[in-house]
Amino acid sequence: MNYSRQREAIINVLKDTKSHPSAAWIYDRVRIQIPNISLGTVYRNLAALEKEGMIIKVPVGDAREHFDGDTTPHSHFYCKSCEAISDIPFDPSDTLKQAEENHGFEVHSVTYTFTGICQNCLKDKV
Amino acid sequence: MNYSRQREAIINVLKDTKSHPSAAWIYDRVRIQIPNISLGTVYRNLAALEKEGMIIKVPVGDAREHFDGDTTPHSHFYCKSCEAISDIPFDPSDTLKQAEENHGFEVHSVTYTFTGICQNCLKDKV
DNA sequence: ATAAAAGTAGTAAAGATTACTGATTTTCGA
DNA sequence: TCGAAAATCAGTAATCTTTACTACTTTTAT
Repeated sequence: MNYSRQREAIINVLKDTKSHPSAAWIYDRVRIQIPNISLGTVYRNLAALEKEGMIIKVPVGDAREHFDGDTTPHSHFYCKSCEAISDIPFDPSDTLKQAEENHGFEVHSVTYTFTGICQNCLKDKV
Repeated sequence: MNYSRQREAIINVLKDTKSHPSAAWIYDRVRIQIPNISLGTVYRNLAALEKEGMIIKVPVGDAREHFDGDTTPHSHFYCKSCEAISDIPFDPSDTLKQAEENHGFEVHSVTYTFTGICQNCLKDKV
């Protein structure tokens, strides 16, 4: 992966926020530094960075992609009302009740999503 | 919530598949029974059903909403290659390695997403 | 220095979701 | 059973999000 000023700026914006932003939000921020950056460039780099494991996607089910520059193990809370995404400590044994008590949220559901390559696709790769 | 033939058909389509479909897929299926159903009706009812807890959303981070008629506790595996979503038994203590061994997937990541209402929004509700 | 490879801006197109309006259906009490 | 209020709908348009494409620029390694 060659260096690019644009990608550098995108990484920095992501590392500097805890808001788990969408591509559009990142675009707006990066434009402060690079006014003529293209939205397509933002999307292309986010995809590339995610592929390289330098950033992660945060699946919240709101029909939009959200990204996180923090790749250390942690979980997320998505507020249905204000749509904010907060970090919460990674704790696989957290039940709904525990999460509510620990963080003051009203937790309606927890979902565990595994991502990777399925058996069929692994087979086809040969 | 009043009864409607359209909502009934949507629920049935969802209960009859394990594919965790998008709204467009559900729309295509329901049209077999109700040819002039509107896509907006599908979206409206999916949102209403989710709000009532009769179906759940499956967050996989692909910028599309996926739905599941099975509300019993279980987890999901999302294949980056073919985009299929599979059920896997709900097991909060599953590590990447365990999931790979148990199901034959190549697991790249696991995410834990809590959904509900945050402290701020709870406060505003008063 | 220079040429191949990688990356970009700008624009267009496609895909997914929401909003709106007048008509239809459901519900429930008279 | 009837009729009116509330809920829901079909159809369409608009908006939001993401991807695709092309000619130009930057990076990299010789």
